Amino acid sequence: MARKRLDLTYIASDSKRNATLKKRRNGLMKKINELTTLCGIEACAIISTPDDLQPEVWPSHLGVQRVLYKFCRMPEMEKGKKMFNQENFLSQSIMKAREQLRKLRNENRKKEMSLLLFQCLSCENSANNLNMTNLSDLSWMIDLTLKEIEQNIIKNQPQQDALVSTNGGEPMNGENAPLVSHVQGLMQINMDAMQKQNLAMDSINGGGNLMHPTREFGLSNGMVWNENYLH
Amino acid sequence: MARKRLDLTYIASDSKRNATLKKRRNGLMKKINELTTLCGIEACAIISTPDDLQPEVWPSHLGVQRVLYKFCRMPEMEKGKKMFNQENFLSQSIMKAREQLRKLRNENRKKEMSLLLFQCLSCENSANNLNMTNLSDLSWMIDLTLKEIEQNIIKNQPQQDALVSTNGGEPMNGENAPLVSHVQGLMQINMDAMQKQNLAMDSINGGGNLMHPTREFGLSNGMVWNENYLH
DNA sequence: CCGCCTATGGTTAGAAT
DNA sequence: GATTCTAACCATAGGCG
Repeated sequence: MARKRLDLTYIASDSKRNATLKKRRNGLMKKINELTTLCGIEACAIISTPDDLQPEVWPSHLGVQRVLYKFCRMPEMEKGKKMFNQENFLSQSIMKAREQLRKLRNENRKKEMSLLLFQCLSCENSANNLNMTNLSDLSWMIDLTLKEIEQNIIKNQPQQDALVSTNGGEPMNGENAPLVSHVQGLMQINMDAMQKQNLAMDSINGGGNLMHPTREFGLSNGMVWNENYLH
Repeated sequence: MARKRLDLTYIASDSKRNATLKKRRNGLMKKINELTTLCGIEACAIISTPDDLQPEVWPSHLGVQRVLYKFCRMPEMEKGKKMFNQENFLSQSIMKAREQLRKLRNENRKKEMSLLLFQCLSCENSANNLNMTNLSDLSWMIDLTLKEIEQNIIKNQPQQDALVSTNGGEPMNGENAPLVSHVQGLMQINMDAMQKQNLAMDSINGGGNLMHPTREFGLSNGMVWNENYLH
């Protein structure tokens, strides 16, 4: 977990794997101790090492018997009801990651459309070569932007006219230039968002490839998507 | 674990405790998943929440049965042999902390003696009011310092005389002034070391007060110790 | 192999919404 | 209460002795 992003795969080297096992086992025990102390609950962990002699590990010896006892009479009455097992944990993680991915794509799409919009406005691009999806999103973006600008103007000039004057000779001061700052904000593509998107996709595609690994999520990072993420 | 050093005690507030439980339980599951993946071992954890419905948690469902099976036939053959349970974990932690504490006290004692030495040398203090322990350590410190200085001089002036000249008019250059830098180093009391010492003492005295809580370790942070830590 | 160190990534308490 | 954000703390991989 240091000097590099951890890649969640089996460590081939024996010595490294054992070192990691030892460190992480200690870390885990510490965490369990903290959890039981902080939250006043019972918990146990069993870690089965292949070259044992310290074959199992737990936070407590008698404690585990209680926990195990409670656990063993569980399946009959709750029978996989809301059991928070690995499967549930993983699908929950995946759902979260998907949701985050959707949001980030949406965000990126907005940025792209803003960029496109201002390219068009500054005559660097004509709208001729845009397909229907892009045109539709562009139109949506324009509406959204206009609405935001209006709201900003109303909020920042409550004492003056609520209508937009077409700059009738009066010089703008810093407070009364919401348009400028808005445009400045929109003009930046959010690289951060793109990185986050990649992370989210990693955490879906990587981590053991437990679900449909590539077909569904392996989209390119290019700027054109096949669907309309905005609506 | 944020914005404050964690104090390892039961969280009184219900909402906070539950929030912490949820977050940490997730963190724990993640860690166990990582451990099993990275090290290719089997492990399970069971966390028993009071207001259950998600009464237990594990990394896997069938996996636990295997681990439990292996565990259940263990006591007879290994019978608490090298079982790495909570008790062993804690006493190991305590031993580590003690060892660290000893080292840090030692280090601090050195610094103190250095300071004292140079106070004496600069006539800010006379050796009259020192007890036997301090005098003994001071003497030891002087020997040590002289030895280090000699070694530094020999190392840094291999081409010149190996003996210490008493500054016969030749101005020292930066390279040939080991004495100066040595003295500068010694003159600083290492506040960092004192803080670390406090941390180590916390980790022994706190954390549930499982061992002799105060009598043995609860020394003051003052500059005089009852025993001779140097030898 | 074992322990120490440190840069860095990961975790999370508290706050904001 | 749930979700998100973020500063700060913690865990740990890799390097060194």
